[in-house]
Amino acid sequence: METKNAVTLLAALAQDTRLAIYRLLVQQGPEGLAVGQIGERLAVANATLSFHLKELSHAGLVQARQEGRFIYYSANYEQMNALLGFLTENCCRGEACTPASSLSPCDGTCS
Amino acid sequence: METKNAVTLLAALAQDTRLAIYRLLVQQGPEGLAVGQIGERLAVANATLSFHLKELSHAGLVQARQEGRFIYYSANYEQMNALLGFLTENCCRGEACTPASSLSPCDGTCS
DNA sequence: TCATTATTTCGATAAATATAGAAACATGGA
DNA sequence: TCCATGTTTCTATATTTATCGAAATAATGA
Repeated sequence: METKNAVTLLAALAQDTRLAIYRLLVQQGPEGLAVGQIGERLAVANATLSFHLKELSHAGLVQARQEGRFIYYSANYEQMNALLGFLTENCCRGEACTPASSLSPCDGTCS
Repeated sequence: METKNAVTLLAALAQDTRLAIYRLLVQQGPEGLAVGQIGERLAVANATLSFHLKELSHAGLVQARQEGRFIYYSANYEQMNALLGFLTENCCRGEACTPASSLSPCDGTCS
């Protein structure tokens, strides 16, 4: 990951509404939620929600998938892992640092 | 960690200069670097650097320690761990998710 | 096709942020 | 005490960002 990329990604999360959206999607697992459902749960206006989803999507933190007339958004776990790796890169010049962690989605059995 | 806190923390990192400062300090380990040294390495003006260090410090991502007439800044690893935990909280409703990682400073033997 | 529902774009406004030169403020040594 | 060095605050400016109402754009089912 490059610096520019990491900044985009961090900026995407550094905002109340977007952080709430992302965390909600992380909790939902791979299935995700439709835009309308997200807006309902978080009480965010249509235009505002669309704006923020675009930001998150552009950063690669979430992905969209069409299903009927609904668009489902879900968290992209790999992107978060890449960020964690970048932030802890060369920690203490590589000496005695606990390796960075990994976040993976559930195995698909979760509802 | 609370949402407001996490946003502050992410916003602190979501900026070219500050991300560079933080990563530099992570790589330096607990010893850290003096303000002047940071400014030299990253080619940042005094006022700008001071502004950014204040932001990082306020977010708790770095800490300062006076030594002679120098002020050394170093990374606060615990704060980063708290953030990682927050971001991955209740992932997939707790089902089958890899637990969040941990980042720890070197054991003190690194120069 | 037409009506309905879901989502995005447009336009405009208010607020926050990054930047740096210059001045002010510490701190330690002579 | 006075000087030199290191760091922060002040002031001002240009840029970016969040927000939402209203209109526009898809996509589906009848």
